Amino acid sequence: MGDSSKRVRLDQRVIVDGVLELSRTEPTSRITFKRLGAALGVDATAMYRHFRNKDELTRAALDRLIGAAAEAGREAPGNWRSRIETFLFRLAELSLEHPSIASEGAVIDAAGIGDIAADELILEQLTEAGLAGDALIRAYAAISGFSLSQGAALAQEAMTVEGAARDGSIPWIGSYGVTNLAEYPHVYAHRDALFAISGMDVYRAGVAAILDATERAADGS
Amino acid sequence: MGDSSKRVRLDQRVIVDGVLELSRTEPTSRITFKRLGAALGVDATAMYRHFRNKDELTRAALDRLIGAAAEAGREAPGNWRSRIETFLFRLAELSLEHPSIASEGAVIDAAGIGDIAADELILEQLTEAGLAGDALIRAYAAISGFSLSQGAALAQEAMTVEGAARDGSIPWIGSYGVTNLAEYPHVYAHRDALFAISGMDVYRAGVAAILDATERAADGS
DNA sequence: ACCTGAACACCGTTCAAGT
DNA sequence: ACCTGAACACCGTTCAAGT
Repeated sequence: MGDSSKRVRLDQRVIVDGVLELSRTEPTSRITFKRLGAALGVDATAMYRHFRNKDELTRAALDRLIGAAAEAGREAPGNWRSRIETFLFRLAELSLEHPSIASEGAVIDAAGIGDIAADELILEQLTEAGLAGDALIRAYAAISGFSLSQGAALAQEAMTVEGAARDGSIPWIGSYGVTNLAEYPHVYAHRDALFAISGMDVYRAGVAAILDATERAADGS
Repeated sequence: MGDSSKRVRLDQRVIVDGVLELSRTEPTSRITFKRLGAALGVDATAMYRHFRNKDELTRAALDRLIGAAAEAGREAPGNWRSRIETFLFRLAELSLEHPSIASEGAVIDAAGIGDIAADELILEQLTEAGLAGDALIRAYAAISGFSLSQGAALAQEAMTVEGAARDGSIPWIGSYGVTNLAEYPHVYAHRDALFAISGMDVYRAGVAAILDATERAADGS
């Protein structure tokens, strides 16, 4: 009473909004109930009335990101490939925007409606590409696995590195330490090119490889 | 004095041995300094004389796994593709054998000699495949990114799920909850095939996609 | 019905003290 | 030189108490 705190009536949506806001404004610090509670003007333990535990809360937040990326993919112009590309790159953007959430991505298997929407998008677009049966399921698996794990990897980098570049421009290989590279001639020969690789370059290379393979499978079917 | 504890003289190698042993025998519990100290017959804080912090210790342990997988790849018979395949699948096996270490994989950028050995193997085999220049670097990026992030994802599953299947046979999609799938016709149509996908299926699909794309790039060069 | 706040069982990490 | 153990600042989570 009296103070104009940010206290609002809590529900799952408001809490997930808060988590996403927190992960955006404080990208390098872990999400804790204490910080989340402070941001929402509520006690740290108030969340337990709405989520069973922190894992469920993290799942719900991640599900929102995946759902948003799926929506962007669905609305993208062009053919099936450009729609799946848009989904994957929007997910990368959102992962870099909310690193402390997205970095937990590898943990989670599909559960919420965002995940289902993403699965629907991928299956729909692959069907449009002409895939069916086992080949469709394999292509789905490759793309789905990529999106969860590689988005998480990108986010982990953004969270770990100080100064947190939000564009994925963090070097993939920081250094090879003091190791004498004489025993590793190929690494030595390409060391400049290797140091120039960014996390987003790795992501891009993965997307291109998986969609090239998918396109080839579709053409051959 | 007097008790036959497992106390040994500590050094980095002994500690990493202990971490790997612990992550193998207790796959579902997190690595803590207390548990590690108990296993080594030493106080929980004794590790700080040998590693700056827990992150460095985790890095060193993961580096060992990657190095072992690289060695397996190097010794594999066949052509460049089967050697890279062996590396990736051996890494998957080791990730499932040491889930609590491998699940941290996405965090880490190359630093130790295991990482360098893996980079050397990949570059060497891709060169043998006929790749050079930008195409070589792109193929390296796709494979390297895959190995770190997807191995971590596989391990996360194995750690989370009770009864911890060590063969990657955990379902990729646990369930779609209570959601009405009527709005998601493609998901609904393929629901049985989707539920049948295991974590290792996803890994296999990713390996096949990336190496298919690499082979195609090599043939076209 | 919903939120608070004390309490509990952990964590990683630091540092003075032991040997 | 290396390890111990107390101490600190956190965590997630539970639960009785408030309103």
